[in-house]
Amino acid sequence: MTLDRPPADGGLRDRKKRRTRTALATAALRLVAEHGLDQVTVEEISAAADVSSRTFFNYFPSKDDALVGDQAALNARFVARLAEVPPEVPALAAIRAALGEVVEELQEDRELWLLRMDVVMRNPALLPRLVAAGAEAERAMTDVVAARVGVPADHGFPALLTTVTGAAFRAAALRWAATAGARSLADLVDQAFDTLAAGLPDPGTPEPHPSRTPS
Amino acid sequence: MTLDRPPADGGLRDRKKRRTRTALATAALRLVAEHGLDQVTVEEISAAADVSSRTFFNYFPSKDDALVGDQAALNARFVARLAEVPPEVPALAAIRAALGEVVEELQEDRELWLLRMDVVMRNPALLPRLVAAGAEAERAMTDVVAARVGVPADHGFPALLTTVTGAAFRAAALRWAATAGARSLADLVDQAFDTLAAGLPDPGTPEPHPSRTPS
DNA sequence: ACGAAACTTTGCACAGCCTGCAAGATCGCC
DNA sequence: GGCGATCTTGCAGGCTGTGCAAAGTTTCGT
Repeated sequence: MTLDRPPADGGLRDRKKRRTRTALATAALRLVAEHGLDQVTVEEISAAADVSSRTFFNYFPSKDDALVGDQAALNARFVARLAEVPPEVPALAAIRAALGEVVEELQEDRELWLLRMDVVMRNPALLPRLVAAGAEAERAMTDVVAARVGVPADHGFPALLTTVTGAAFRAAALRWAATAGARSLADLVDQAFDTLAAGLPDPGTPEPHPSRTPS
Repeated sequence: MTLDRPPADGGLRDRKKRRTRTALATAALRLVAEHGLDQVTVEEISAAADVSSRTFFNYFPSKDDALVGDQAALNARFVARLAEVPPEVPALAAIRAALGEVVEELQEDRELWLLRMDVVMRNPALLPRLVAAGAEAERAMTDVVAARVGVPADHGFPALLTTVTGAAFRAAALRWAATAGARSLADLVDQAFDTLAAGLPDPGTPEPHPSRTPS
């Protein structure tokens, strides 16, 4: 048994795989953006990427997965970042901080993610997939939060916090796409988390104790 | 043209339909609870309900829909309740109040919904479906909230509030099922909304201004 | 009670998604 | 060049979901 570790990046084989994967993903996004989710078959996507439809399923377990992207990897990195935030930081702020780094990654592939969010928005059947992709990672995240705040397992806070912040983040991302990236994703996420931290007050009702003028 | 309005409830035909629908739904839940989502086919569910598999699709557009129930109807009633809450009530409290009435409905079919939530929890692929079922109603809800708080369409608050409260409610419902209904759903929802209104502080950190000794 | 009209169930054909499996092509390394 | 590992592809097949038309059932008027 040779047990050679194949070069993870430099090899020709690896480059080909990477190219095929992005070709499939971008072809899927482009076609679905133009014709709609139901009007595009896996066969058409595969043809656009010059591979067989069987190969498509070697790269993505389902048609939807090619569209929503590798959420699992994003989530894993997010959880890793979250674990690095000092434990004194309250959980909500910690999540916000860890999310900031994820946001930067999305900004790097700005066009891709804008298109992706646009496609998700126009094909609501995909929105659930965004949740599903994060479902497993959400459990991991719940564990991290539970350990951080030190509550018993039957306490609902960790699960509530993770699912609510996840929803807030998705809302910000969709809004980002809705405005075609006019405002930065970081801004929108910040604003959403500010609202969350303030207890979701009606806008225009800044303070429950209006003794000071809001900033 | 006859234009007769068929009796919406009393007729034999209607009773049969109702029976078939619940037979399919309960058979689906029972079988999936026992064997898992992927191990149960539509044909098996239909056989258990003594109809053809083609008839199954006359009642439910997909296998999943038979399991998650008629979320759309629930949501519609919720939106109607929401519209009845006086406009002075802040949006978060208004949602909470409207949700209270929905919770009562779920309590009436307690066993059914506990089983349903249990199945969803054990088959995470269904969790997204809960969101999807509410997706359209969530837009309607967003509109109601926007009108209530009177913000421009490009403001993110209504969408944020609806998706976040939806997530909080689902979290409470799942927790309800996780504890087999030991605590009432109304209690769990109340607690989740209290936490939301408080800005999701860490438990054990009751006050943001620790000038007093924490309990 | 009879029959027409409306509705429901069912079988059939079919498209699309997705999964094993095995054969063939390609790449990495000696 | 040649061997082993990996990737691609075709094929067979099961399951989901839809359209269509035939057959069965309920409703309603006469």
